[in-house]
Amino acid sequence: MSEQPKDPAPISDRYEPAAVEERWYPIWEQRGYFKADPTSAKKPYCIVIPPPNVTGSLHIGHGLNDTLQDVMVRMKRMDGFNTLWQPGTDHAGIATQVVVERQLAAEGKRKEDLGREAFVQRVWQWKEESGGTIIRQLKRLGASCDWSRLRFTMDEGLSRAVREVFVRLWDEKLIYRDDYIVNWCPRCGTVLSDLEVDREERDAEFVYIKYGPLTLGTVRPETKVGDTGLAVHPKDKRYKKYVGKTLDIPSVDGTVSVRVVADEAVDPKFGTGVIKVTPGHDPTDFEIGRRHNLPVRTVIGFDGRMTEAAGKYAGMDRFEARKKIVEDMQALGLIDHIEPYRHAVGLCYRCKTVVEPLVSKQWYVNVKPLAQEAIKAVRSGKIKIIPRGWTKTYYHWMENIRPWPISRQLWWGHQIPAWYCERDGSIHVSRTDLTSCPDCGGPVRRDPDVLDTWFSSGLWPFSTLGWPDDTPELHTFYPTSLLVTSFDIIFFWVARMAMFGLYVMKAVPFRDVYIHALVRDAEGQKMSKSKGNVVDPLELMTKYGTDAFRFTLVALAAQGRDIRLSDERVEGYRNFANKLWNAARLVLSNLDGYDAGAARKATPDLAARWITSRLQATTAVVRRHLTAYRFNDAAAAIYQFLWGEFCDWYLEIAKLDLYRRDEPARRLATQHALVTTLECTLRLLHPFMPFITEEIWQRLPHDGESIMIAPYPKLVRARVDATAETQMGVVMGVVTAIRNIRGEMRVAPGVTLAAAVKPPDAASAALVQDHAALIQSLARATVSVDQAATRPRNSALGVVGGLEVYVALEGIVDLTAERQRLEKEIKRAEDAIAFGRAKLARPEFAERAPAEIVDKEREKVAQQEALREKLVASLAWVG
RNA sequence: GGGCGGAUAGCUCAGUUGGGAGAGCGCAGCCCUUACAAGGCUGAUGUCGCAGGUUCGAGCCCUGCUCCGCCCACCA
Repeated sequence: MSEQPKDPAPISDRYEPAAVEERWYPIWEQRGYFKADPTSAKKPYCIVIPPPNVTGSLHIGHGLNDTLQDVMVRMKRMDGFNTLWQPGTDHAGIATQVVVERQLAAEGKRKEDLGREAFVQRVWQWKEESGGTIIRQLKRLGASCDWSRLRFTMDEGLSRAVREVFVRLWDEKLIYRDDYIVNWCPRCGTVLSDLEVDREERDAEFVYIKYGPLTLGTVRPETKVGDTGLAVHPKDKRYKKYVGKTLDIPSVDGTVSVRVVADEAVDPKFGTGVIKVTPGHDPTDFEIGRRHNLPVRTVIGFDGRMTEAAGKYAGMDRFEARKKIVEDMQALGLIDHIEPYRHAVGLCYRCKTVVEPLVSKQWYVNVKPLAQEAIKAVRSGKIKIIPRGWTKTYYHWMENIRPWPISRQLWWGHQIPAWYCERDGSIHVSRTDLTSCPDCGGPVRRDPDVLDTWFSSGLWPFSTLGWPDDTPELHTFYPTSLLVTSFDIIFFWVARMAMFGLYVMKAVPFRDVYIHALVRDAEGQKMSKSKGNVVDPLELMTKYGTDAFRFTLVALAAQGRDIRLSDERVEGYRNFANKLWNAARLVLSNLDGYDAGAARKATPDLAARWITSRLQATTAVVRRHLTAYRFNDAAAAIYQFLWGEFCDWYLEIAKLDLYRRDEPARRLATQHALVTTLECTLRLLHPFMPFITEEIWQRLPHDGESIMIAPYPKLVRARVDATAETQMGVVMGVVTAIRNIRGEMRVAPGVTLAAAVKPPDAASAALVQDHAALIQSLARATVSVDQAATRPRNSALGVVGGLEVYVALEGIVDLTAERQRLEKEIKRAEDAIAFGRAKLARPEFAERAPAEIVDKEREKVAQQEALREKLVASLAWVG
């Protein structure tokens, strides 16, 4: 504690966060505290940020996600680690493209009007305009990212990484093209992976159609014109005779021929046990079709309209066609009957358009072999998922993984590095752009599709560190230490990173994965723009301060449970910040004459030893919980210590010494305890509340230039003082007993009471005697101590452990209330005695329970009996 | 159809190896006591979802059930 406080400006009695937050962040950043050093010999600690959409803005989910990361990073940085919090943003292919398309629409234009190059240029322009928003907001949140290393999934280096991985996978035959049935969004005009399809229950009609001699049900009658077969279960006796036959069936467009096949996929118990097979427009049917060589007929096009193959329905919207075809069949008597039916339909996750299964040629990654490694990494513990429950979800998905369609029919993104020879159609995948066919020198055409945005974010943990170049960053920080993310992108992102990391780097991308919950509104509803219940984190930060906002999220971040966020919660923690502020004010305004050097030699009194010891306990608890990612428990421990112990007890006690000038040694010792405890508590709290802690810390005597780079508190065993805690417990107990009586007896606060304490032994007599002044001040009661004390007339009784406290009430209040109070306490004691005796009376308990438990029970009963005796005697006396 | 989570004070939720349940907010009473009324002191409130089981002992472990929520899944 070498530095003296800079002469403190007058401090407001309310903490005003805005100015403080604006002041410190730029200083931290300018001084380079956020910067990682890839050449440092210190132990590395690295987190890569889940890259937010580059054109997005901070929502409450980021608030939680990034606060938790910042807590860990700040803690580790203070703990002496070489920390890197790697920041960056994602190009978010479809999401961003849709936004710009909407902008164009407002101008009455479509992207086709601009052409690909101009459109992509326009998106880049939008990225330049809006790309800084979320970064500024992250800074506002206090995020201590190394901004000098900001990356973007489409910047030069990362694009190289994408291409390199693509080429490698292609060379190893893990990337391939296939004609397969895909999820197609007719509105976005692109293929979607299974993950990008949302399911929603909808009411529909289950239409039973007559197929010659057979009848079957469908919810998609419009696909009838694409039918190329019928299927039944192989063991279904009802239909055995039709299997293998080709039936000529009267239909809406004349007679059609369909073959009947037997396939396990058919559930004989559902509907009539017969299904129509439309390989072109249903995933199950596609598979059946492949198994039985049924042709694919595409009757719905990429625009969601019926194709020429749909005959007289050609050009019609698919849902119109559904209605029309039912009408037509009804007219022809082909409909048996119609039932109402509720089922799940697939919707595009971006625009909620009903997805159309279509056959088309797409690029795929065969992720199965990669998934095997990713499963092993978790099973072997190389990757630890916290909370544990998510591992099962992870395994389930990984074990049932299917080929990943990676091509998207968009313009914004990493264009697939594949070229087709115009002469022979041969495919050439290349690290560098091709202008001619490498085989024949003929002209080439580049594949127009781009990659799924998750392809590039899947490379994030190593691409941001410089891969494919061999960089010191990779050597120092890969594998990264921790990934903090939300459960909804476990498959999209975490799984892909695990697979790619292991494939490319031959090492896990991260050691711990902490998966946090969703932030909901006060009613527990998921926040959504359409519901209008979105809480803006910026507003909360402005209203209550960033520290309060951060602390709220951390305090509510219990594992495995969603967070319900409300203004009241944040307000509560704003009050906590204010409490800390005022505690600091008290300390700072009483530091005159403080000399750290001299103070170190002063002898701490009981209260000082107590608060010091409590701080050690708190430090240990906070560290333990942070290590286990039990953020809420860590926050609660600090909250409780700072408010419930430091402010409520120690500051009140300290005032007694601070306000009297006649004992400078005591005053100095107390000043020292205040300064050291507060200073250390601030460091403990800093990762949670970075701004206010820095502001106060700078005004306190401290070592170093910023709390951000000061050491994180460690448990110092020498400062743990069990005796002080026990003794202080007695003193506090006496104070509480007197206050108790005062409160319940409705004694006016101005009245000074007289309390006589009867201790059980000389040691406690001395203890109470030594702290009589303290008790007197905290409880507003004069204290006399006498082992042989007898109860004064008209007094109330309090019992603290073995001590009895008599509070004289003669002339203050009558004793009716005391009678009631005693009766209540007697009842309480008697209940406890009855319970304990019953327990002890059971032979099983006495014989089977551990001796220490039985002893404890006996002791408890004895204690309660003694208490009861005292209370009863007292009651008789009062009566 | 599978899987996961939740059900604890009026509300929101903690409760980590099983030993007679806690916090915050809210509520009631008293207090503007020179850090803080965004505060202090005191107080009240719980068949820990239901039914069984294991155990000397269960909010916690096991089984079944009810009600909520979520995720996965090609029953048309």
